[in-house]
Amino acid sequence: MKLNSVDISKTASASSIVFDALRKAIIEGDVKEGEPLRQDEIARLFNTSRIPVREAISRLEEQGLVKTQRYKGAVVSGLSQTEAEEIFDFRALIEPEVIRRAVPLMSQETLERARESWTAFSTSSEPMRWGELNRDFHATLYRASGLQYHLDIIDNAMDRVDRYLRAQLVMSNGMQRANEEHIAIWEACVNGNAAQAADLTRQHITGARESLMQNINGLR
Amino acid sequence: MKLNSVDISKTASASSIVFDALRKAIIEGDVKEGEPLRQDEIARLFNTSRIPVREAISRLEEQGLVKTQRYKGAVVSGLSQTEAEEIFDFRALIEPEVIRRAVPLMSQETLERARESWTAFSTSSEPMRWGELNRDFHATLYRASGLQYHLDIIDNAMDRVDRYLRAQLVMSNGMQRANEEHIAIWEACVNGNAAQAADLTRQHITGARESLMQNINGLR
DNA sequence: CTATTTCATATTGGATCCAATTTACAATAT
DNA sequence: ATATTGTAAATTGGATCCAATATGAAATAG
Repeated sequence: MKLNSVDISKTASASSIVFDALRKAIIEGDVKEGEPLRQDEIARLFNTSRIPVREAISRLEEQGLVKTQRYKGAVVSGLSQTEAEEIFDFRALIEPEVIRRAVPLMSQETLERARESWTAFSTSSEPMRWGELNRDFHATLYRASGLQYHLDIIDNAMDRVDRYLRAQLVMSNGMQRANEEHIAIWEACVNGNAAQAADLTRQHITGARESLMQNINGLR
Repeated sequence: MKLNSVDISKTASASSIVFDALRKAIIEGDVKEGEPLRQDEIARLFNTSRIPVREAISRLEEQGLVKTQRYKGAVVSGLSQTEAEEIFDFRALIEPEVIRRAVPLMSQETLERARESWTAFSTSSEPMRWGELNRDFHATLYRASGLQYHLDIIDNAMDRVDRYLRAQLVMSNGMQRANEEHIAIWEACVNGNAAQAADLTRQHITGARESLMQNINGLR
């Protein structure tokens, strides 16, 4: 039998919709650290009962994005300076290795998409989108490695520091500097120079770390 | 006012009890990969409703220990050989760095506890406990680093490969070899030789990886 | 007899209800 | 006025119920 099949994309579960929305709101800083997540309020916002909301909160807690106390509910977790530094250390350890392994596997299409990402990043005038475009650029290159577990872990690390990173991008010349570094990383990838791409990525991350640590007091 | 206060340790929530129990059962291999987790059955086992069970399953999924399909429920996730290799690669990258930073911070008490761990490991005749004692040993040393985020990530990586690692320990001379390597790592720590401890840890992990890859077909 | 369809059963997703606990605030005593 | 106590409201944790979907077996057509 031949038939134009339509992807009857099963609507996502309420729980996953709420999870995605809350995660996005947290990493973008729309709900501030320390702010409580009221189950009833969220349930009303999404026209659901509290059950899917609680499942979403359980998942957020497992991701470290919220902390819950019994009978007191969940609050958005923040990072101490020490904790933020630790996550940057972690990223500086793992991301260079991932891009090093990704470079020999990058297709023309990957490089083209990455170029579009840094172009969009460098020309965007909406600070609200910088964080997203920045992540797109790196994720596109990393994805070529095929290392799904590493990619997931990097996503989690990014989720936790994203708020602070975004604040960093709009301050001083963070945006311009990030842009120049993106181009350098991209060129190393185009040239197939894995070691250099790894080294530039490491510098990109430790540089962000240093500049964040200098300004962190002003951010909180 | 003086009074002998008793810590009225609030009993943990049903959801967290179920989560801990399921996690333990999965990493110890008591529920095999591919096996479905029936909400009703689990709820009966713990004398609760399905609500806490579902929250526990949500968290397990976020940890990557189960996979769920809508209206079909959750099954214990397994690892392909490629995925297992990737996780060992990850561990070989991060654990040496953690122990390297931990060595200068190790107290006498830490070293003593680690010695007790490898002693217990080497003298235990219960294969069912080897996996636990092995983790104890490494966790004790890593914990001295104070790098909580790294420790959490390592725990997750261990959770995913624990089943296969345990199977590995009982095969061939995996147990004896692990034991010798533990002693060597421990001695490097006692001597304050961070670089050597890191290098031995890396070899310990890549060695386990190699031997697991040779036997993986027999394990599945 | 085999393949397809129908329909009852099992299972999960979500809503509503009740219990346990915390929180906010008024009432009271010092 | 301040601190303490008592109480009602708010909030979360959990149980029960209903809806949506999947599964498997019986019925039926070829």
